[in-house]
Amino acid sequence: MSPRTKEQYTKIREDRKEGILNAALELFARQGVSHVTMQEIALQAGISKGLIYNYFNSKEELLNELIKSFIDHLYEYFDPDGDGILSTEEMEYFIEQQVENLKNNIDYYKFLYMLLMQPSAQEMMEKLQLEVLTSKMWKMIGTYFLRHNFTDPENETWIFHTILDGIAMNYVFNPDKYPIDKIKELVIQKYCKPV
Amino acid sequence: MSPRTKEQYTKIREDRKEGILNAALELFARQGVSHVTMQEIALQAGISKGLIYNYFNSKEELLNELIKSFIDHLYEYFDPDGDGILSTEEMEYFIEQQVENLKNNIDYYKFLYMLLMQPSAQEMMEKLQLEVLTSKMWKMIGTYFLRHNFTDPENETWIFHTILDGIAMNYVFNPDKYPIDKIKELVIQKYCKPV
Amino acid sequence: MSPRTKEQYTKIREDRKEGILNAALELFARQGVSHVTMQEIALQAGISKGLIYNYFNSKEELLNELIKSFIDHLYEYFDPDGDGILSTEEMEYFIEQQVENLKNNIDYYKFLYMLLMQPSAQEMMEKLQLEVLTSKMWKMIGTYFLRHNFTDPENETWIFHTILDGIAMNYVFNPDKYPIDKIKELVIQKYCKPV
Amino acid sequence: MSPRTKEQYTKIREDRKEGILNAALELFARQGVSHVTMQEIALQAGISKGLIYNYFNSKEELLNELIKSFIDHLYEYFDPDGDGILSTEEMEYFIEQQVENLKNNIDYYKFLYMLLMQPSAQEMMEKLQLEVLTSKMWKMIGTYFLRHNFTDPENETWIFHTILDGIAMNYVFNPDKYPIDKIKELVIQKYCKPV
DNA sequence: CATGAATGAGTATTCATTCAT
DNA sequence: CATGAATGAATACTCATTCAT
Repeated sequence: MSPRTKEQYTKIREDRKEGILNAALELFARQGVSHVTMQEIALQAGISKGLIYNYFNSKEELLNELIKSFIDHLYEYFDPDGDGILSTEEMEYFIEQQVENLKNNIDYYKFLYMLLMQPSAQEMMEKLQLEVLTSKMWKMIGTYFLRHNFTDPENETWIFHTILDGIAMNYVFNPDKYPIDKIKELVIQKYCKPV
Repeated sequence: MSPRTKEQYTKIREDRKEGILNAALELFARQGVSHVTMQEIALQAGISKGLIYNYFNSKEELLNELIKSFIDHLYEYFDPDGDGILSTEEMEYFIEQQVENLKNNIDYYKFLYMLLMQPSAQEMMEKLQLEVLTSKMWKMIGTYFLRHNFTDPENETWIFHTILDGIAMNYVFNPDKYPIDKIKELVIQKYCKPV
Repeated sequence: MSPRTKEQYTKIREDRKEGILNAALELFARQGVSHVTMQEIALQAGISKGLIYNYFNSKEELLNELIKSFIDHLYEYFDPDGDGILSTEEMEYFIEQQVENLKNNIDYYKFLYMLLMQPSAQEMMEKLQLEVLTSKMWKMIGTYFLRHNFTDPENETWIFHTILDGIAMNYVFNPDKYPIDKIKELVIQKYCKPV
Repeated sequence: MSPRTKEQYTKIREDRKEGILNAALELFARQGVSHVTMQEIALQAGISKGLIYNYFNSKEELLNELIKSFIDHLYEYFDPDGDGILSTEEMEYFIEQQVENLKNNIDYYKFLYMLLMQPSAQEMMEKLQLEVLTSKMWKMIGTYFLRHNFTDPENETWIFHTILDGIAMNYVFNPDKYPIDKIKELVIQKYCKPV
């Protein structure tokens, strides 16, 4: 009966949705959410304005799904072998990956930090259970510091976070001057090459 | 006819302007610039919509002056005696002040970080010569690290920045859980209480 | 290739059309024409949006055919033996039928009255030659009043209409409280049980 | 302080609101609510589109207030001396007024009947306490029939309503042919000139 | 014949800005 | 100097209709 199979339609829908999300992400990151029109997103995605609404009920929903998908990507950079235990090499790899990720996706990080600053977004992040990711990461890093005989592992975890966020902030705001690779080396030195 | 001197008028104008800026700052910080209407700012400031335009030519100009005034405030927390040389006590005082300032003005920092993330704002910050502040601060801190025999003073300056920004980020995003005072102690320990 | 005869195809087409009309009628009556989307009609009819356009060129044409078909139904309740002469029993039956029809199709009457109120619909009704029905009915009822010695048969016809429409209005607007059966009895008394 | 007095502003606001309501009423009645754009209403009222939103939050609110104001007008045609008792002359005057009102405001009645047919509007009418008006009217008319020795006063009240609504329906739908004045005479004869 | 993705004209609504008073 | 009514460009969103498959 159907001129296209269900699979074909599903494929089309997924591709389109992906395309719209990508277009929106790029524009949101560069211009800020409220300065981007649905028209522009459609143009960037190569479709018509109206079609966006076949996939997202509103600009807000589009934003929400975008954040959700972005967080999903974050998961990929963490806990490579899934055993919940970080080896020294994995820790080094993690730090390297964080920095690489940052360097490759500077606009996306800008976008995410922008959102994190907004009260409304904060509530949403909580709903999206960002804690699940962070708390898991938390324990693993705490365990790492414990196993490697750091004094005061809990505070060290906070410091580790502080440094990573500080790196992101500085690099995002000042990518040309900030010596990210040098700083990365120092961080790896501090946390993975104990004397 | 006029019972007021020119000075009084100037005073009134400045107070009004200050009131409008305060109103705008509070609302921008809580809701994000584009979600705040001129009407709301007028309401918050206790004046009429139209009057704002006697003091600022546009919403954008209001935003610019707000950032400018905010940066002016930042200067106050830095270099108390103006000699360009930081003593150990002044360094400790500076760190303490930074943290206090952050704790007392959490919404304002949110606002500033939000702005820093936006490309357009970045250009504007450059015009506002934020570098004047930072470069001065830069040298002083670099000198501080040099005088106190830190290895690699230049990188240490970057690390110092990284840590301060990381603290701000973490505290702004997670004020309840982040152990800001403990971290502050550790930072002071690291930079002001050399063993 | 084709296992179906032309007649079967015609039958299928008519059934589909009927289904679409029924779906549309129900939705139009409950929600008002302009609040019903083609999508909803398709859903209610259990088919796809696009298929509707194989049977009707536009929403407006669908509406027109709906009205036309609805009027056709009205004919069925009138002039059972087709001789153009109403007996007392036929008049009573007619009144009974009108009331039953109203009770069974309250939403449809709402819909029709809604349409009658709209200037555009009025023009269309004229095109649809509703007068053919009404004028025929007119004469028959006029003749009825004449043959049964009512004073001023012409005005009585208008009054008869007035009462029937008034019953419909009241019942449609207030089905729970309006004593339609009692009123019906009184009307039958007045027009079919002369003293 | 104020360049216009509070009274002046109030006056302006009331006049404008009235003007918008009038414009909307005329257009709604002629074209049906959903076929009238806010732009058209503004044009008809001689103002800009945006200004309507200084007075009404949405098209729906405009519609609600319109109905509310229309119902208020209905009150004016009823119970002239407010004693709750209808004399024969007042009953005759009431019938005359109803018919005159109908003749002078045919489009408005169309509009009101259209709305009454819509389920959503019905709920709203209930909120607007149309019953207050009708129930009061109800009792007065019931009392009238009781005092004038009509058999079965309660049913007579329903019949009276039925006839009035029937007149409105017929006249609204067929103003040129419907002999409203003759029918009016017959109604007055029936209810006010007992033999 | 049947599907639903795709289009785009049309519409309600917002809000920075102007200006008569 | 101060007010808030007024404007209109900008924008999110809807939905009848088309059409490739």
